Amino acid sequence: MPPLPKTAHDACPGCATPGLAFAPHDHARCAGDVMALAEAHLAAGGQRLTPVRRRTLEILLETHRAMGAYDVLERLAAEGFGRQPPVAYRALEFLEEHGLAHRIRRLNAFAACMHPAEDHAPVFLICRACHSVAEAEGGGVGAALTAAAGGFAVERMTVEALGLCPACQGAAHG
Amino acid sequence: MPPLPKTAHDACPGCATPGLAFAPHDHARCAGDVMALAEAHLAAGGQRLTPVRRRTLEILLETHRAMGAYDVLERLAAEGFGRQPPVAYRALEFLEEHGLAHRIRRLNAFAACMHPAEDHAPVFLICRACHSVAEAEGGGVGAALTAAAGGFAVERMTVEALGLCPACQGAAHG
DNA sequence: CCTTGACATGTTATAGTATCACATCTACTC
DNA sequence: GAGTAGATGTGATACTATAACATGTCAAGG
Repeated sequence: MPPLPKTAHDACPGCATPGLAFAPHDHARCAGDVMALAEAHLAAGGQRLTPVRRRTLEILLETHRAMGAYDVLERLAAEGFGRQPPVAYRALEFLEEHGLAHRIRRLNAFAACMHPAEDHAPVFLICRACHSVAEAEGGGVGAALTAAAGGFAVERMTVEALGLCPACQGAAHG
Repeated sequence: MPPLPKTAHDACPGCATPGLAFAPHDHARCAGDVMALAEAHLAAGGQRLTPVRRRTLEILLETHRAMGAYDVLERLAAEGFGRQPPVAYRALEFLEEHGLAHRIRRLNAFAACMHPAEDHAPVFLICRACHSVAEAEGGGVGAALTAAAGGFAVERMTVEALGLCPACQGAAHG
């Protein structure tokens, strides 16, 4: 795994929409926006963004890499929350159920949702070089999948692509 | 998990192509066909279908459910092969590398490939009721994914749908 | 023949991921 | 203030996967 980028800005190639994915931008701002959306979304549904849950989401939002549950747990424990696996798994599961985080199955890891409350069908783009994970809109993919499925009734889909993000394609040239 | 179907025929709703997926058919025959294809494919590539590998593929072919590595291992061990995890993982990895099996990430499990040697982009349809896993052609899905990915260079894709197969949709009515 | 090297198989040990079962706490309701 | 639902915490354990190394097999080249 390559060394972590030194600034939040460098660490954040993919907050934006598919077309703008991986473009540099102000990550603190994009994370803040997501937190605000998340809060509003939960309040509207009568759900509670408790301290562990909030902190878990904040931790996920710090990077565009996916984090393992145990990495999250380590952070939570260091900040005075419980230090047993269910603490992290429950928070992550809650966030996922409410569309605030996604599970990246290929990595056995979790990433914050960059478009909370949008009821989307996300696809994930995992860069095998810098390990960042971007979220793209998967409406078209979902349609193609439904078509390919024939009589099978699709309820949920997992779509993950492994490859190279634009920045790392460039780096590979040199 | 529902009880296992009583016959190979019942256990095999999805050997065929997407349109015919989940249609009843002679499973022993379809499994035999796949074995023959697999053997030819490996021979052509100068690879060896050793006893463990062959037996592993046969075990996967017995059912259209995905099997965990440890389930496979248990079977192998009972038949005189090694009883340590790497035995199963190595055979499964070999089969996957050569397109004879697929890893179903949502289930942390493996399924035999029903179209070996075809160089396809499969998508998987996982029935949440009967737990059978069918393989559909994902060419259209791949195209949609590439389009959604923008400048990201897709090298491999994982596409898995969770839902209800035709048979279980019918069963749910009653 | 027999050595060499590549590959396959086997082992022990351990790492990494996830859930169960149960106790406690908090906050709200009646 | 008793009852209740949900959230958090714990210890224990289950499940999934890989590392590291020893042995076995077999074909090619000397």
